[in-house]
Amino acid sequence: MHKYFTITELTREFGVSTRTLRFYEDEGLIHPERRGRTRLFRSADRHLIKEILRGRRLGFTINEIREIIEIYKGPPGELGQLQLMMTRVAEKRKQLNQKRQDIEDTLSELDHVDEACLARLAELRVGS
Amino acid sequence: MHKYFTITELTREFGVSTRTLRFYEDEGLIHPERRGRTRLFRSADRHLIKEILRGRRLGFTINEIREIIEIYKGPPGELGQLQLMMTRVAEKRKQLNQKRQDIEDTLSELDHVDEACLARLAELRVGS
DNA sequence: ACTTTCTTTTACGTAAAAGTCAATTTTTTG
DNA sequence: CAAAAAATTGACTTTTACGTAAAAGAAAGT
Repeated sequence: MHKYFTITELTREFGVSTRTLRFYEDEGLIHPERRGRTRLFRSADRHLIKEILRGRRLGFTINEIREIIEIYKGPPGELGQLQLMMTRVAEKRKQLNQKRQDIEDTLSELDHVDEACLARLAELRVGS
Repeated sequence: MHKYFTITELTREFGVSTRTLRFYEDEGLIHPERRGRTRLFRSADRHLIKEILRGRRLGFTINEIREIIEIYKGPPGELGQLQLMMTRVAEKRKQLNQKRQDIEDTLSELDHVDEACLARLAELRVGS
């Protein structure tokens, strides 16, 4: 079960360029193996890419995405580190809740716009 | 009720710089009045700024924000324009729903991390 | 073996979204 | 009304997140 992905497979799957994936590697977000000079991506990398792109869609910067990814790497052993991590999780949660609220607000304004459009359409049909 | 806001009042309220607000004006997103050269913001501008920042938090580009703002400007009269607008609303809604899904996914991963942290904490308390 | 197609590295380029600085107004306040 | 504080404009700089091009090594089909 050691399926490898080539870089172009992944670029096609996710609709990003090779440059982008290499950039993420330079940034230390993913760590594909090498056979000679060629990169070999495993499903762990593939999953990381998914998470990176998710963060990107949400408007997180690379550094913020890095933070989130590091959080995912699982809880550390030491107490202080654990507490620090839980603080960070709380912070991210707060940001995400803010974004969620922003989305709800925007969606509800779009609803109003939609209603106004429908009303105007109805007017047009009756014939103004 | 013609309350005007000065630029610094607004920068303080929203935590942005004057440069930022001028930038938004240059981009045609807001249109403060002028008394001489000084900008006078009305509550309509203030509200627009809120929406701009909301879009910014969601990772929309200035152009995307501009699109959203233009949508808010109310339905046009002509049929073709109306249909175009409703298409655009549908697109934005789709983007927002994607973002919402991304948020849910991320939040639930953070939940797992949190649980793992708590579990580890419990272990530590028992004494490993 | 040859051509085509991938891939890599290196390096420079760029667009978006402001930040920063400097030189003037303009406004406010003592 | 003079001095200080705030605002404006314009130019230049910065950061982020890649794009693009060149040159060359590797793989794979014919």
